[in-house]
Amino acid sequence: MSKNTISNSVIRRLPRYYRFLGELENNGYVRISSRELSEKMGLTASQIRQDFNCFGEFGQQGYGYNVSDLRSEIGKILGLDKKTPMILLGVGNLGKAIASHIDFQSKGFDLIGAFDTNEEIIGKELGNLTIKDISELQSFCSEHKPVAAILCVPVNAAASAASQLISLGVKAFWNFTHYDLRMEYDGVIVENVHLGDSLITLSYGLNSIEL
Amino acid sequence: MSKNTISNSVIRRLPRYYRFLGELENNGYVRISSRELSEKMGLTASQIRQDFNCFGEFGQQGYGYNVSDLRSEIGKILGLDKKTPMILLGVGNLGKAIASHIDFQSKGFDLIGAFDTNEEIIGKELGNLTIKDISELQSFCSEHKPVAAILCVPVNAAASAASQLISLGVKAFWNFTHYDLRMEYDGVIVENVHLGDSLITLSYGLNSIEL
DNA sequence: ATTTATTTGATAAATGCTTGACAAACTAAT
DNA sequence: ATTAGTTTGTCAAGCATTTATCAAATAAAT
Repeated sequence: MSKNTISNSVIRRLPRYYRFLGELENNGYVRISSRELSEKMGLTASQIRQDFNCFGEFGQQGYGYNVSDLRSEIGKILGLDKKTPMILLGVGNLGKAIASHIDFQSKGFDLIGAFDTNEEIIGKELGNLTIKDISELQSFCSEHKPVAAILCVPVNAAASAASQLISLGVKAFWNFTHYDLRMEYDGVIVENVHLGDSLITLSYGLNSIEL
Repeated sequence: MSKNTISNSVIRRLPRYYRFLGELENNGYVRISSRELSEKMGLTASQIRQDFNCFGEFGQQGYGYNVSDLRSEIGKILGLDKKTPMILLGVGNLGKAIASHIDFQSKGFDLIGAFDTNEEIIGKELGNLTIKDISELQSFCSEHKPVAAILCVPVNAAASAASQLISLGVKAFWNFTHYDLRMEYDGVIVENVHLGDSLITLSYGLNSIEL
């Protein structure tokens, strides 16, 4: 870690800043002030300045921020200049959709393998990959050393898949199962997606505007 | 709204409580203390008691909480006893995967329609639904009155799709496009999923354990 | 029935996050 | 060069959330 730790709330906002700055850049913006950005994003200018200051002084008084510099700086902080090798476990409906829908390259990853247990799909193509049998996982990992994994397996297979992958050197999980993968292992990080919880939150929202 | 408003942080934790209580119930638990639940979930017991108290007094001193009662109470708060009619816009890879992967009934919704512009898939089956042409949207809505919509359309179609749906009476959006749908209309609620942002957060995490 | 061990709900303390305010630094115009 | 207008970075105040503490209530055991 470079500076004194950055709070989680800030980190969760960074990808959104990165997205907005990208759009601004595409629309020909060269500079932007915290006030103008705050209006576009629906935040306070103060929060934006506070956030950007966690990483150093990117702005200039009386001028604002250079859009392109700021964006690439945030990109570096987020590790988007890397291409971390990643594999997919579970090529069902959801796994397939994730693999083809996400632009991994622009998010700091490189999808290098896909595994399943279902004989009917093993050997088939998925983008530029061939779906492999899970029995090949171990040898694949020792050869290609994936550091991250997408978990799209059934919920009862999640825990054992995760611990196997950890033993094979995987350090980061993007977890789509509704099993609550905990970061109880040291040096392993987890991003739980939990689509079901997200939909339930929407249900709550509907309930509270109707009452 | 029933009591004094419940904070957003609490609401985000409710679906997870609901999930854990469901598992406990399946495993035969009849009662549970805040301390035991805190150990299972990785929270503090204090937070759990504080959270549950937002809705009234469900626990009993010296005993704890009745698992089944507490779960169904949380379910009611989340609106899971309702079956809000919902439609899907955009039946690409992701839309298809969401529609077949999510158990809508147990999350307070009922998926009653799916629409796309792609002639090649219009008329095909999706679960127990037939994919319809987007031109049928208006008449479908006046007949079936969907209240919620899943947005899985391309990013440039998101804004106009949303405003059309609002004019047709849709009140809640589950947004998978990486367009930032804002709740700028009164009485309309949005749950943004932003898978890309989620993956980027994982990239940040990897970066910060390695440095 | 009494005692001991649990456990909640409530209150207060501690921590974390967001917003407001302003001096200092810069830009741009005259 | 001077002046007027902008805008940052910082510090402090204001909120919000989380955690610690403890009296009161109950359960279970003797």
